[in-house]
This record gives sequence, C-alpha cells and structure tokens, in this order.
Amino acid sequence: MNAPAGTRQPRGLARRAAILDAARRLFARQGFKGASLAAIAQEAGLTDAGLIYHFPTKNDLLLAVIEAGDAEQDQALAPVRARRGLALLRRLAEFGADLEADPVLTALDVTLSAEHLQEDSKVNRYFVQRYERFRALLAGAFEEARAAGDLRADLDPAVEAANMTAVLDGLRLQWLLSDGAVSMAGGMRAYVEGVIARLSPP
Amino acid sequence: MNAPAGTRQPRGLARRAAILDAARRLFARQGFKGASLAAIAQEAGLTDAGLIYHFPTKNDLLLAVIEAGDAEQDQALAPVRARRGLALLRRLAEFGADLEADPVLTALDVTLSAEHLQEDSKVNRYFVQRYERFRALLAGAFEEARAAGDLRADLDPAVEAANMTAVLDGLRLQWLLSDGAVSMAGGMRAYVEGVIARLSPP
DNA sequence: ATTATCTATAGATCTATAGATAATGC
DNA sequence: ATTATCTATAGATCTATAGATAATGC
Repeated sequence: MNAPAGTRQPRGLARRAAILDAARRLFARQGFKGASLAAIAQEAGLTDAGLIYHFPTKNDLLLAVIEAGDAEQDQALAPVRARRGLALLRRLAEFGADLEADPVLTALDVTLSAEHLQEDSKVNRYFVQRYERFRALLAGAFEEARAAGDLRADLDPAVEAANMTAVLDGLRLQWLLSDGAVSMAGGMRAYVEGVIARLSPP
Repeated sequence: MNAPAGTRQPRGLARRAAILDAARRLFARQGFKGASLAAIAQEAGLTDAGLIYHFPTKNDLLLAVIEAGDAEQDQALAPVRARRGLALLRRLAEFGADLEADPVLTALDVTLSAEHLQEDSKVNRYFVQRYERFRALLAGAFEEARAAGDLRADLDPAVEAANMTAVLDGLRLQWLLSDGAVSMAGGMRAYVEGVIARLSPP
C-alpha cells in the first residue's frame, strides 16, 4: 500500500527532490506528454511504481514541478520587485541574463506554456495568471516612472508592459532554438535601454 | 494494400486536404503528441486506417501539415518581402494584425516550435532555419534603411532583427493565452513605431 | 484497373493499482 | 510501526499492418 501520509523521512524527502529534478529536466526537454513516468523514474533512479508512491498521478507530478519552478522564478524576480518605477525597469534589463543562468527552467516554461495554451486546466490557468501578474508588475512600474516624471506622460503602460514581456518571451524562444547564438541578455538590455531612450521626457 | 501511387483522384485530393485541415486544427490545439491519429481521422470523417492510406506515418502527416502552413506563411509574408528598408519595416507593423486573422496557424506554430525545441529532428531544423531566415530578412531591411539614411548609422541590425522577431513571437503567446485580450496588432504597431522613432537620424 | 476506405488486430507504450518486501525511526 | 520501494500486471491508448471491400476513372 502507499499514501503520502503525515510524516516524511529524510530519505523520502531526498527522493522527492530527485524525482522533481528529473521530471523538470525531462518535461523541459520532451514536454509533459513526451516524457513518460518510466523515463522520469529511471532518470531519478527508481522504478515507475516507486515514483508513483511519491506522486500518485502524473498530473500531480506536473503540478509539483510547476510549483517548484514558480518558487524559483519568484526568487529570481525578488531583486526586480524590490525596486520601483524606472529603477525596476532598469533592473529588468538584467533579467535576460538571469534567465540564461537556468536553461532548464527556461525551457520548461516555454514548453509547458505552449503545451497548455488552450485546454482548460489548472496548468493553463496558472500560466494565464502568471502572465497577468507579470504584466501588472511592469505596467505599475511604467505608471510610477511616469508619475515621477522619469518617463513621458503620454506613454501607454499596458502596451509597454505587454511588449516588454513579449521581448523577454520571444528572446527566450530564439535563444533556445539558436542554441545560445541569439543572446537573451544582450537583446533584453538593448530593448530596455531603447524603451527608456524613447520614453524619456522631452 | 495501399501506397500513395502515381495518380491521385479528385476524391483522394479532397480527402487529403480535409485530413491536413483536421490535423492542423488538432495539432494546434493539443500538440503533435497530444493529438492521436484516431482523433484526427474522426475529425476528418474517416477511420484511422483510412487516414494512414494517405499519410503512411504520423510523422509524414506532421511534415505535410508543416509544409502547408509554411506555404501559407510565405504567402502572408509576400507583401512584406515586396518592400525594402524602412518601407519593409513599416509594413511589418501590420504583421501582428495579419497573424490575428489566422488563430489556428498561429497556435500551430507556437505549439509545434515549443514541442520541438531541443530534439534533433527535421521539424526542429525547420524552425531553426525559419527563424534564421526571418531574422536575416529583418536585419537586411535595417541595413538598407541605415544605408539609405532613413535610420541612424549606429544601429545594430542583428539585435534589432532578433528583438523585432521576439516581440512578434511573444505577443503571439500572450494573445493566445489571454484569449485575445492582449492585442498582437496593437502591440506590433506600437513596437515598430517606437523602433523607428528611436532610430531616426538625429 | 486503380484508387480509396474499411474491419480486425498485432505489438508497443503508458498510467496506475495491488500486494509483497525492504529500509528506517522510535 | 511506519515509510519507501519493488514485482507483477490490468486496462487503456496509440501507431501501424494485412487483407477485404467499395468507389471511381478509363
């Protein structure tokens, strides 16, 4: 029998972490449907039935992988969130470089978001909401910069927020597809600089 | 027995087209791995064995779907290619609106490119090369605009090309995920205008 | 005569369950 | 005494093949 039960032992916690790590790598490389439980279990060093003890269904595993990734992305965003207005946008110029530091997490995000574009599921809602929150963060920074007089009064925060999100996302895809030949770090820095130059008050 | 043979009858050609259409819709919605041959066959109004007569393997079907999509995208790009330099870039401002006209083809592209990010396959190579060609088209236009004195001499064509491609791609994803709330057409127009404003000669 | 489609089915996965066994903590 | 893992297997897909039958073109 199984059932995650109340208390977990150190050994179990380590296994859980190893499974999550293996699952993240394989989901990132082959997608959710492309990576089988057996392949993930093998990568983590146990049998598929052993894996199922820790995560009752494949979907539970996916949700746990997403949750772990979300927590890490939140952490990566902390230095951005710590700032306001123009300073926040300037810090975001470095976010391309931040993403280059973790290719697996970046590929996971691209793959899973594309795989859950339309279906009505928990994963789809997660991505929809995450994009909404990210755009709201940027739109708020543009508004603050405008209110502070650091950027032009006639800028459109919603459009600027969506476009800045888009560049980061699109660079991610090209960076992955070109195997690093297209620079996320460089592209993002150039974009943010350009936005600030264009929107600087006359 | 089967085998595509030399001559195809009108009935067969119509069926082929119906299968390609159904496959495009289902691949776009559920991805290559997510859409089964049986589901595609049902959508096209025949059995899976009937489908296999027209496309011997699922991968053959995928390649045919991609080829058909590529041809349509080439057609959509014709008005862009017909121009040079700054005029080409200005025409590209309307490309977001062009993509909004075909949500299925747009979703197909996002889904399949993400699904074939890393694996070494014909589909992966197709996307890698298509992005290279698209960036080369834009980089060439930036160079021409610079040479003609329409844009600043110190612009970086490679970075501008990658970033413009990125915005289009990223907007595509947000447009799909937000169910149209984020406007591809508006975002792309704003971006191109902004680039031209920023890079206009002093 | 050839092209198109169907029924039936083989063979390969894949997720998940049941129940036994091994390892760990108290 | 509880937690973790294994073997064995059920049941559901899924791709693809073989061979029969139906529809079409000459």
